[in-house]
Amino acid sequence: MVRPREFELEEVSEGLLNAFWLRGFARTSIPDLTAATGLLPGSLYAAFGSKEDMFRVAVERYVAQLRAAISNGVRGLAGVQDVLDTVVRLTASDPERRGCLILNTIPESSSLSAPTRRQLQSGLRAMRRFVRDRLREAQDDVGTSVDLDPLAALVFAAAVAIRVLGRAGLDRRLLQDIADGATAAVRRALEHG
Amino acid sequence: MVRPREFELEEVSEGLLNAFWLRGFARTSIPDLTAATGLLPGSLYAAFGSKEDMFRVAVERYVAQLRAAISNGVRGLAGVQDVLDTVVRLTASDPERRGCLILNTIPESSSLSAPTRRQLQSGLRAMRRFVRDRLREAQDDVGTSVDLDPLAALVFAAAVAIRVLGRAGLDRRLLQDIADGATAAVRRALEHG
DNA sequence: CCACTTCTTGAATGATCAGTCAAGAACTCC
DNA sequence: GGAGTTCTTGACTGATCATTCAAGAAGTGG
Repeated sequence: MVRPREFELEEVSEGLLNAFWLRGFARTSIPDLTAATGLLPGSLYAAFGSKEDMFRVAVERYVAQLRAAISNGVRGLAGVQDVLDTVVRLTASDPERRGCLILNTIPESSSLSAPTRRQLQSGLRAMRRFVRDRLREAQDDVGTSVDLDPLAALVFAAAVAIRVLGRAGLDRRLLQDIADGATAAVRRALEHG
Repeated sequence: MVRPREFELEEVSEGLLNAFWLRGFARTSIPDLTAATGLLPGSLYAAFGSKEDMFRVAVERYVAQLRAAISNGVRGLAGVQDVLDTVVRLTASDPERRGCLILNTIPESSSLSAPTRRQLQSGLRAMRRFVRDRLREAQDDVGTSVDLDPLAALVFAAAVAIRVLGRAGLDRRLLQDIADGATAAVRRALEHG
């Protein structure tokens, strides 16, 4: 190598994430990305290839950050409650109410390439798996045996709705009601078979 | 009036709805709208004013159609179940998986005008009110007294998630699990105080 | 300090966008 | 059937888009 890059990939990725998270894929222009990263178009394309490649870098970073934010090791029913409370806190404390990058992208995913769509699906699956793991632990703790599918689906749905309605700007109170309602539903289902 | 319009407003509105529902506001171009309505740009602008005005016409039509589809007069807990089952059916039976026009628009609503955003918020409120009314009836039927806020929030969240995840292309099985989980949660909450 | 490779620069390109408008067509009223 | 008004037509405008690329800048190895 003869001339090193003048930028840090971490910082540039963070800039890409911030830009795409705020405006979505299509409405984020290359000038937006140059402003967010400090790089000019030529450098961006040399480093990443295409706008969609830049978007995938942002999604990868988003997923890693989200995973870190909700993985705090709390098990079982308390883990379910903690995940939903964390989602509420993350969603409502964002002054720009950006919601979830993955869920925000779903409506425009039909114009994205297959690899990008797969990446988004993969992110959704990871979130589902995470919820299901906490629920399985909760069931093991209690010892009862109920069909976990509707419960896992319900908790996952609560997390999705909190993110989507948070982006819509609805009151934190409603978001917390969703989390509380789902937590109480899980508790009752596990207690009363 | 000296020369009547050559088109039916109903048909044109339906065309606008189909186009915007499929691609969203920003990604639907005027050529898309001319193809969907059979009108040329000049006629569209003469009739509606701007692209965003055309979008509001589509949203108005969407809300009216959705209201008609879920308002079948079933009361109480059975009404809750019926609403969610209907949402699952509407979502999963659409071969193009267009989801909900209002929810799809939330991520790009920051680039829309205040009247359009108000219209979207109004649509969300109407859906919440509908769910809450069914729940209040269910509570009256059973006679128990629990805090309805978390329950109403949970059912609303289920409907939202079914629509969003349906657009994401997830299996009908998961969507039905969400509906079943929410219905069972309401039943248990009303039965076991 | 020179040769060489890579990175950065930013203007240029071709496509597409929302929206406009002048001209012609069509209908009603007199 | 003629006058007058409204509707339709589709090319046009200016802006913006993602992407490219030739030229210059910067660092490394000898």
